[in-house]
Amino acid sequence: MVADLRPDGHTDWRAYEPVRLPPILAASLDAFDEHGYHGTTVRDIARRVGVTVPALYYHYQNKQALLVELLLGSMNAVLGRCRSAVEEAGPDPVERFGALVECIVLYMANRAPMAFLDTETRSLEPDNRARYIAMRDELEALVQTSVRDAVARGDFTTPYPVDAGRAVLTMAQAVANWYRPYGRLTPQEIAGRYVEIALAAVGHRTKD
Amino acid sequence: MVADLRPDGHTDWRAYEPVRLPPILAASLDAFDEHGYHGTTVRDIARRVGVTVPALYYHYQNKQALLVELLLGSMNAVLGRCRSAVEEAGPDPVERFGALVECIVLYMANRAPMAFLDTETRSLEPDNRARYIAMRDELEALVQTSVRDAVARGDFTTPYPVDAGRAVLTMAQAVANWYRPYGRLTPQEIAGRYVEIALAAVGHRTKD
DNA sequence: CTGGGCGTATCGAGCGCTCGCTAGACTCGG
DNA sequence: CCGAGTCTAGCGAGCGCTCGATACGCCCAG
Repeated sequence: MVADLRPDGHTDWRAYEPVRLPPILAASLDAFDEHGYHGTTVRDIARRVGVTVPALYYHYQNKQALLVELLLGSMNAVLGRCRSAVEEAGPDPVERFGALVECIVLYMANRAPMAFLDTETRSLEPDNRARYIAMRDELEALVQTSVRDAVARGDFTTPYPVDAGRAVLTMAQAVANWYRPYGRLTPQEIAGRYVEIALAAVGHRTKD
Repeated sequence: MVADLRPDGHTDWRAYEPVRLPPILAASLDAFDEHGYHGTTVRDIARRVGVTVPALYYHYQNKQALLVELLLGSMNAVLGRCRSAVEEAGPDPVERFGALVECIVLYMANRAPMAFLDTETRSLEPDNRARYIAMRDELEALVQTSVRDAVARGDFTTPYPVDAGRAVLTMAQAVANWYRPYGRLTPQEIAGRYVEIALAAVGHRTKD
C-alpha cells in the first residue's frame, strides 16, 4: 500500500537522507522523469533494473501502480513533513508560514526528481488522482491558513492574501523544476532565501 | 514554418483576441493538454477534427510537427509580447519589470491551454527543444536584467536578485496551471495583483 | 543428516492490440 | 482534366501484459 511507502522515514522535517527506493521504483522514477509516464515503456524500466518484464509484474500489479506508488508516496512525504513543520513552529502564523516555505523548498530541492513527477498527475487514473489532489489541497490549505491568520493579526500587509499565498506556493514548488544538485546554492541556502522572498511577497512587517 | 505561426497577430501586447488556430492544431492542443504528447494518439486528434488519419498527414509532416508548431508558436508569441512590453515601458527598470510580470501573467491566463503545454518540452526532439529553450532563456534574461538594473539603482532592495527574479518568473508562469476562465478574477485583475506581489517580492521601495 | 515440498523471484516466449504512418484510389471545384 | 484534399485499407513495430517453466533457499518430517 501507499501508506507503507516511506521514501524517507524522517523524524526531523529538515533532515534528508539519500533517497532509498526499491530498485524498480528508482528506475521507474528516472524513466518517468525523462520521458513521462506514457513515454516510458515497461521494457525500458526492466532494462534499467536489469531484469525482464515479468519480474516487474511479479512485484507490482501494473505500470500504473508504479506511478501511484511514486506520486502518492511523494505527496504523502512532503505533506507529512509540512505537518511536522507547522507543529514545530508553534502558534505564530508568521513562524508557521516561514516554516512551511522552508519545508516545501527543502523537499523540492532534496527530492527534486520525486517532486518533478507532479507533472504526471494527469496520467493517474481517476481514483488515484482524487487521492493525490486531496493531499495537494491540504498542503495549499496549510499555506493559505497561515497567510490568512498572519494578515488577520496585521503581521502580513498584502491586500491579496489568497493570490499571494498561491503565488508563494507555486514559486516554492517550481524549485523542483530548476534545482540541480551541483548548483551554486545548497537546498538549505535556497530555502532560506525563499523564506525571505516569500515573506517580502506577502508584505511581512519586519520588527526592527 | 514556425515563424509563420501567428497564434495572435497582436499589435498591443495587452490585447487578446479569441485564439484562432487551424482546426487540426486546435484539436492537437486539446488532446496534448488532456493526455500529454505521448498519451495522445493521432487517431484521437483526427477524431476530434472529424477527419481520418491520412488527412492529418496531408497537412502536417508527423505528430512531432504538431507539437513543434504549438510549443514554438506559443513561446514565440509570449516572447514577442514581452519584447513589446519592455520597449513600451521605457528605460526605467522598475517599469520594465512591472510590464514583464503583467505581460507574462496576461499571456499565461489568456492563453492558458497554450502555456500549459510547456510541460511537454521534454517530448520535443533535440533540435526543436534547443530552439525552444533558447527562447525561454531569452525570456528569463529579460526579467533578470530588469531586476539587476533596478537593484543597481537602489529601486529594488532584495539581497538575492537572481533568486527573487527566478521566483517571480516561475510564479508568473505557474498561473497557466491554475487559471480557469470562469474564475473569480479576470486575467487583467490577476496580472495587476501579481505585479504588486512581484514588486513586494523583490523589495521595491515605494515612493510614498 | 537428508530429501521432498514449498514460497520467492526470475525467465523465454509470445498474445492481442494499438501505435505512427503510408500507398493508392476516389471526389469534386475550377 | 487537373490537383487539392480526403478516403479505405493496411503495414511493420512496439505496446502492456501473461503464460508456463525453472532455479534456489528454507523448513521440517523421516
